[in-house]
Amino acid sequence: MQMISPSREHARLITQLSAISHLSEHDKSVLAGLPFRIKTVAKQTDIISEGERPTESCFVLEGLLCRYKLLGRAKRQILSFHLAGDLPDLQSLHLECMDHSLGALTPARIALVPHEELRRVCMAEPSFAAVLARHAAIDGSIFREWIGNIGRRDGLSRVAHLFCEFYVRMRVLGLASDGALSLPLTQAELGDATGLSPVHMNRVMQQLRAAGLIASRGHIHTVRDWDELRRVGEFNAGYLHLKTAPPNLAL
Amino acid sequence: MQMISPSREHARLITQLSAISHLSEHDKSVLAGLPFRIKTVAKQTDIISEGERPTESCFVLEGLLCRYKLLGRAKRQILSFHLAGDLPDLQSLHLECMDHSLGALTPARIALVPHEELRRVCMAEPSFAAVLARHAAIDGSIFREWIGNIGRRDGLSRVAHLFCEFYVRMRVLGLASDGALSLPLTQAELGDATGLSPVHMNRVMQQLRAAGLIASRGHIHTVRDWDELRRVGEFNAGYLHLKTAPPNLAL
DNA sequence: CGTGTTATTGACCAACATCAAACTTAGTGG
DNA sequence: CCACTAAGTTTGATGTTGGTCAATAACACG
Repeated sequence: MQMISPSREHARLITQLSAISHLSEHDKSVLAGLPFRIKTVAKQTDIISEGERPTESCFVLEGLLCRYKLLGRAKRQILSFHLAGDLPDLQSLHLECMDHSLGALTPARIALVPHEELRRVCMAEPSFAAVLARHAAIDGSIFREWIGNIGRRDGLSRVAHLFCEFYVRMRVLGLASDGALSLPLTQAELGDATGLSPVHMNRVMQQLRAAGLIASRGHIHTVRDWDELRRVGEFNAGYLHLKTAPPNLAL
Repeated sequence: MQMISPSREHARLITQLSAISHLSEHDKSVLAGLPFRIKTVAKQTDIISEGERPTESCFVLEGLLCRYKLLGRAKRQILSFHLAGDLPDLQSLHLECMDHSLGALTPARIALVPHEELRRVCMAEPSFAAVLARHAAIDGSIFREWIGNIGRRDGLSRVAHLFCEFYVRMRVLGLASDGALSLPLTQAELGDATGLSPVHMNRVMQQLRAAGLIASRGHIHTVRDWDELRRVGEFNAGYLHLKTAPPNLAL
């Protein structure tokens, strides 16, 4: 357990939260004082599983995580993806029991902050609580967008929309230079996120490639025609509630 | 604008929040001090629309509300339903711009509380902020459940699940004596919530009736076989994070 | 008693799931 | 460096679910 030093990890947390909220100097020093422990997580393993009662929340330093639910007989639904800088289980601070699982899709490095400590700081520093509340609110907004995406769009649009979301979120993080996204996801996993079977997911990917919207080599996917991808996915980035748009990108 | 009196409306708010959080006497007196104004809303009208920047949040006193998004060419997705006692747009306290709309499906009576005031109280009373945060976290949990429901279940299960959710939530409110739910929703609206076309929604309802799970007379739907409905909808109430289960109900 | 909304039905078609097999790729150990 | 293997992708064939269109029946309301 490390203490007060404004470590590289703290700096990362501060940068990330700055992207969605205005942080005062005081807020920053509060953040810099949060204790945490670092954990590395192997690919395809759970950080927390449905039904558990975690006592820490997780901050993603590296890797790709997802939240998911297992439904009857081998059906999986991925609920969200989480990149470096995310706080994927803030809700566990307020809900005793996990209603879903959080797992690493790639090898990952995370920082774990005790709930006890977060609660103490929220009580002592209401403006810190407000920053977390805004983060949680955006989390909710993304869920709403996914409900609409899965409920009312066909496969092609759904997948286009998902790639748009990845593109914008990764650009904000500086992880999408020249439209190239490194997404170490199998097509089956992309299907679990969009509610499509692996086979159909494959066919949709082929459509996207044939239409010149996306090019894929291995797990590097390149956005070839942003405007058209956006149109097909009916994508509007408003729901991400970004404070600042990524440079050179029509949203 | 009414002031401090612990009015009937305040009492309602306190009762409702007690169902999900433990409230101290102090919390209750803080709640009782919130100013609000009452508004009646006609059937099928918006309380707030996507893109707007509300300055108040809404507490439902009477009626049935829903949050929804309009997607390209006349596609609508309902994101959540809200009964008396709900706070359906808490997120607007933290997100300037509405990413969805909030509308009344039936004539409704709501109380509007200024954001300014909520923010002031959250800053002054962190334990109040925590109660709201828990409410928002449950809101998010229900969205996650819907993503799984719409993404990975067929029509019959989806609709069964939705009725299970209504049943449990309304029972908690005492609105479901002997399994009868008053849901003044058209089948098209139920379809908008489950991602089904009106025609298919109709056929699913007929299946549910034929299987003896639900009986419908007008807008009164009666749960006829709870265990089987629950099984078909793969329903587990954990995601509602209720403090106390409704009486005589296997969840 | 008309008029508009909602529920229901049938016919037909598109989207997507499932199954099974072949093919490609990346990784592993000799 | 080359088999060998396991995982992931791709393909074809086939069946199911659910969407669309259009018409009819049942209601609700003034």
